[in-house]
Amino acid sequence: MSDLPRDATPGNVDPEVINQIASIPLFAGLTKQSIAKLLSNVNVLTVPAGTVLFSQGDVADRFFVQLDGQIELYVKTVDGLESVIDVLGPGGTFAEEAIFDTGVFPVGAKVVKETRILVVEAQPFLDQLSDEFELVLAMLGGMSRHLRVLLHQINELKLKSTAQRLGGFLLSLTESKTGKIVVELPYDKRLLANRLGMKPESLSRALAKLQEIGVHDSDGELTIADVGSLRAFCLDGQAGDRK
Amino acid sequence: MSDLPRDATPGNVDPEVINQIASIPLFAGLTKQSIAKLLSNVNVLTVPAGTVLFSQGDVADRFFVQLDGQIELYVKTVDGLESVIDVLGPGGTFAEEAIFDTGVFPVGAKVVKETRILVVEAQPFLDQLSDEFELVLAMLGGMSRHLRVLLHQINELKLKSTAQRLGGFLLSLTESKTGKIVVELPYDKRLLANRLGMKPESLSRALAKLQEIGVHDSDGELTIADVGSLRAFCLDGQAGDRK
DNA sequence: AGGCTTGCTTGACCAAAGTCATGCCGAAGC
DNA sequence: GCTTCGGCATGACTTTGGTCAAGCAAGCCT
Repeated sequence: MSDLPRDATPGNVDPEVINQIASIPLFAGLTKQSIAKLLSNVNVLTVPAGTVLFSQGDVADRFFVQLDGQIELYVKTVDGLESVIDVLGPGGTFAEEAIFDTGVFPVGAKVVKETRILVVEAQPFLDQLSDEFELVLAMLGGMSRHLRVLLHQINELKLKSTAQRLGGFLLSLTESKTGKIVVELPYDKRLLANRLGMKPESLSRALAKLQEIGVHDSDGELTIADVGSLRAFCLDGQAGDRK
Repeated sequence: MSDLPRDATPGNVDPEVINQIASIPLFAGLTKQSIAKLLSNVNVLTVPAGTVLFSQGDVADRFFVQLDGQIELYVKTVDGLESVIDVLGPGGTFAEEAIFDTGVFPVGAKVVKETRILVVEAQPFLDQLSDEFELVLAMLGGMSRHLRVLLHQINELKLKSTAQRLGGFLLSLTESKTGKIVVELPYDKRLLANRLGMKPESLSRALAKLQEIGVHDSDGELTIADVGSLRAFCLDGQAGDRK
């Protein structure tokens, strides 16, 4: 785990990266000095697709901030299956909560597309935390947001059909509340299916079902004829033959 | 929501209650002074079964610490169905994260059995937070634990059968890793079914299926012949006729 | 006591999603 | 060029769990 290559020595970070960091929610409220101080405990790494950053159960003596690329969070079952909890994009953090609790990562993380990450060592970070109340609030806020996301996922799983879950996911890709839009699937369908708690075959069929409500797929480019009616379909208590 | 009856005036709390508070994880690391200071912003209420403490979407300008009784956290769907996220016992907190993020409760809370609760006003609490680093860490730890619980729930829903989810729940009621035990269902079966993401009928059938592995029910008192084999059944990738 | 309601179980049936097998298409390799 | 392989779709079939309806025992209210 610690044998990852190193791009930069601590405290000597590309100024472009500093700007990027300042725009990440977790560090948004901090002064330039605080960020600079933080960065003295930080490495920037570039990690190729396929790398396992950490596995479920590893000791969590650090956490990660994602600068670009794509990272998959998953849980392994006894018989080797993976359940994808989330797929992260730039600005994401996840395993940060482990350092406050068990000290063990509750999920694994694997790089899907090549990614640059910030590695933050837990101990110096915690030491600094007491001086930076803004940072504390940001962390609490971030975890709070994570909680809401998981809550949402539980509900989707408990009371929506495959097609509705897929629809909900598509809606999460756009700001528009109405009208016709085109969205692009951010990752491949097998990964998406797992993230949504279904088999790839079921994803295919869910997609087919959504065609009736005006969702058309051409190779990962989805055209949604009317966001409003997709929204209605997804909120509907049941799947949608009658109503 | 604010028309709940009041048991005690702020800053004038039963010493027995103070002891109870000190033993709650959230406040575990604090000095007596800190707790005393905290309590000046706090009310103790006794709330009868059926009361809705707050609803999904209410403004979160306070949070709650549960002293005894039983509280149900749920999400309402558009068509009025409730999905039970969790059922809390003494020492529980939940909605506390809302005050760090959206300022809006992400779930509703309803009293199942009469309950005494501590009502903590958000603003004074936040003001005090910056002085109490221990308290901050406790909150971060608590949220971290919540995250793990939800994570676990997502996985159960995604990859386990009804019988396995029920089995997992039973196992969570005991410390024993092996041998024969008796556990009591902490709440009624309808609520439990919802909490586990299934219908009451399915819970009945799941229970029937568990009989084959030595789980016997007499009116909420469950006898588990061998914890080990139940554990094995629940971890098994699939439900359990073969393999 | 009689007649409710409430909580739970059971059975028959049905719909949703998983499983298994097949086939297609486009990209990569020789 | 042909071949292979990975990603995806489709079809036939099975399994799981939801739906609907009935029934039962326990507790309640007059």
